[in-house]
Amino acid sequence: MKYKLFTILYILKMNQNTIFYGSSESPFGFCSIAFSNSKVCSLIFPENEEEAQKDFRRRLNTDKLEKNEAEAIRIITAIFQYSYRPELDLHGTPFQMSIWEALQQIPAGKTSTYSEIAAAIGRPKAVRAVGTAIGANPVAYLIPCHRILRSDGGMGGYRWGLAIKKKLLEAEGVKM
DNA sequence: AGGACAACGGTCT
DNA sequence: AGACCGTTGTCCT
Repeated sequence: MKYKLFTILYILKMNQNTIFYGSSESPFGFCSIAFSNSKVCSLIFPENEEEAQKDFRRRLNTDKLEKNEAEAIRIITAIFQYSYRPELDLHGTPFQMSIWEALQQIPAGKTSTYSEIAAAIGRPKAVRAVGTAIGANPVAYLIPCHRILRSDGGMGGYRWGLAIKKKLLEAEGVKM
């Protein structure tokens, strides 16, 4: 009986594996990532580490968050210097998942629009909601939400500031 | 070209 | 139920 209880607690603890995080400079500014079992849960461009921690805690809905700066720097460097594509660990509503999926189909250097994405997932009228779902993209850069522009040619928004969006697009040779 | 505005749909509180 | 939004098409000046 006692044994059973401990097994269950152990399994629960293992099931909620801890998420590690850390930050480093990147070609596009200060960058933080959260990862678990070598899968990347989130990549963001916050102001500082404190904002990163808050964002991760809320977004990933966990209190098991531990700093691992060395590994974070290693992953960030690999991503930006050697275009390493880590596996992603994504969680979202079906609507969000389908949109994040669609975003990943857009090759570097190409752009799309909020309404095109809406059409692509079969909800042509959900344009506004597509905007918010794109804004909720947990993995910036790797899931290229920066490649989405307004249909009138405008920049649209960017969760981490338009300056970074612009930088990302310029680096891909997109002209605006 | 650019501003105001209503309609839209998913998500959060 | 209501408010919030990384939008868009339309109707103006």
